Amino acid sequence: MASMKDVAKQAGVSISTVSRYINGTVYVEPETKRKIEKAIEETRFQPNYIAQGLRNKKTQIIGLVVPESLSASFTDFVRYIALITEQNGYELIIRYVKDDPEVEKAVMLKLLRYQIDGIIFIRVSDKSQVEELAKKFDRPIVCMMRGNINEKIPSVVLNNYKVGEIVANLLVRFHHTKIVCITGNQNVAVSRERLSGFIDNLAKNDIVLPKENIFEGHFTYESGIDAIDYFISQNIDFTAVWGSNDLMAIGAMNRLQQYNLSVPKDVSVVGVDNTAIAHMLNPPLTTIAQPIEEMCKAAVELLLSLINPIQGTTIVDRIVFEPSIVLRGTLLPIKTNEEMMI
Amino acid sequence: MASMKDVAKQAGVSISTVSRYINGTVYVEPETKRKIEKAIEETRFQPNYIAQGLRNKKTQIIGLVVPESLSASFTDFVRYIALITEQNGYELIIRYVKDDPEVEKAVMLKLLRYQIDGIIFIRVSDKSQVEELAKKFDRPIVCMMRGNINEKIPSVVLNNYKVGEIVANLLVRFHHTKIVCITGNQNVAVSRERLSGFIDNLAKNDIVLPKENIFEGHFTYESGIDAIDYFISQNIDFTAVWGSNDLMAIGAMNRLQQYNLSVPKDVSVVGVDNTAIAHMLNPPLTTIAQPIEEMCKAAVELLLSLINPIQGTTIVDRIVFEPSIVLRGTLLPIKTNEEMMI
DNA sequence: GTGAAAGCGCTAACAA
DNA sequence: TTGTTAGCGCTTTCAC
Repeated sequence: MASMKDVAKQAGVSISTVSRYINGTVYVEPETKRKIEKAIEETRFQPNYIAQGLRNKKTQIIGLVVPESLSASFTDFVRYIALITEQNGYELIIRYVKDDPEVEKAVMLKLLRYQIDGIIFIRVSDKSQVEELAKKFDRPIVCMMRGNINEKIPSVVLNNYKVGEIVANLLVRFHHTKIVCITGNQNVAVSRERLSGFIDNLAKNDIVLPKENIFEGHFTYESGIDAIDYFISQNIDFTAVWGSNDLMAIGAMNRLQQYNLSVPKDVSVVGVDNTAIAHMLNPPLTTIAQPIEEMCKAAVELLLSLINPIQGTTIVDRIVFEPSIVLRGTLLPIKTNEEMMI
Repeated sequence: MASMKDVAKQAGVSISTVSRYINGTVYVEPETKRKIEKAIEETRFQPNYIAQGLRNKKTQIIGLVVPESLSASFTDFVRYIALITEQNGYELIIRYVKDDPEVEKAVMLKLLRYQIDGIIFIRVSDKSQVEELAKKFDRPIVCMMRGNINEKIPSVVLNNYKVGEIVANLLVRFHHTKIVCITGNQNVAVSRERLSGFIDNLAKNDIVLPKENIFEGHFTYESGIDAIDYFISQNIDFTAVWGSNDLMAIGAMNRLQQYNLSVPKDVSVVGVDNTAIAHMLNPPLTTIAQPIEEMCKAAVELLLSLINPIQGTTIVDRIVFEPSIVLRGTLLPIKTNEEMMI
């Protein structure tokens, strides 16, 4: 690998002139320019980012920390973030971590030693103390997917309350009244917000969701299965299941079919996430989508704007995205009495 | 961020002594040791990897280049590689790239500027000229998933011929004779190898696979759908479909059901990959699994052994892993005449 | 407009 | 065993 020294020698100029030419910091004579260009060509010189990083204290690298357990839901996030990072001329160091504040802290410290310019955290757990971490870390941090707990940290999030609201209104519009719900861990703000949105908006339509109709799962396929087993064992009568992520909805759907209940004829199913699998199911899953690409773009750009602040710009530090509905085959309206008459 | 200088001052020793203590290169007096330890504690010193990298020309970072198009199949690979990389004390820079040799070259050059210690390429396309790239790149490269084309490059691969062989023998054992097959792009060695293994081993059992019974897809869900449309439009009679990846098999499965053909009663379906989705389908998909975690481990360790060669060790540079079968609900034996009599 | 020189944080050869 | 020094490749004052 040729260095600036080589280029300088080849071009018969000083190293600093080469540097200035490369960075366009000051005007260089056209002749010198030409000589340097030629020398760069000949030596196939490429600036060394590590040396630049040491000098500038900016490495053009950002870190992405993803919870190991939820990797299935976040694959698209990883890809988009990688793509957008790259489009902005940065590289991305990725880390999958356990849901453990100590581990998170260790990872941050390690990444700090690489002098990375900032970190995107994908976090749902309430446990991680991102705000506290951010204080120790003297570089920008952006948090994604985090529920609205009392932390002041630049964030990109989904309107999780709205998720529940949309599903509730949808089921109401389709005349469902006997409803069960599979939530995620209630010690996680995201889950709580989704559930409140759901309960509140059912209530607005005079539907009360009994405690027994709520099953607390762990966002896994197996939770969906367990939930149905539970509802059936409790002799709960229902025509609609909402799983607060796709995985649980899919588990539920398959279990229902094993009980010889048809989806959607006997029971409608709705998920959340619009994972790649959702449309491949039979019937394809009705679900709530989040604008993943836009969210990733927002997160990367937010982070970069924190890394390279532009004068006179005020930075919004909590960007909320709205969920949208994806109607597919697992949802059917309940026939009302009137319709039944026809 | 405290530097060695700070530690040295605090401890009243020279910078090099601190360095030597940190790296354990030579013996240091217990007293000095203690002073340094205390100073490190107080300053919260952490060695700067960028400075070390500049000096040592090793950054403790490796790169992972993944084809953008196939991201769905490779999510597990990314996660395992990240995990294993981390266990070995390295960081991982990830890049998703288009299937285009020019882009690949550009990415390599860019990563080279970061002085990364090596690259793992996940490549299936024949187009990418990894061997040529490796020559320009003066650091180790390990290639994964690549078909056996005439390139000398350290690789970790699946025995793709064996994949076809296993499926062929399985179908034969289950008395299927009317078989159709959805292959991946035939300009890709991986696809060709899988297909040869399949055809050869059917032939060994006196089953010829007519050209019309082979549909060339692109490893996508849609290809599976198209394939079934094609077979049906051609009035081809079949009791088993092999899709050379899960996505295509799933597409086929769903399309069959839309034609009111039952899987597996009317038609058996077999995939390849054992993706996370496979067991969530109804019925769950019979498929061929590759030992992903082991393969990732092998790839990372192979790369690291190239980065840090150990004297007297010879490095195997093509590691082949064997596929295995995952029997699930989409495969049923054909009743033989004898059995029909009973 | 360009060059010389110092320094980012670290390691390693050379002395002592 | 420890300190001094040079240098990895780059940027940026400070002269001229």
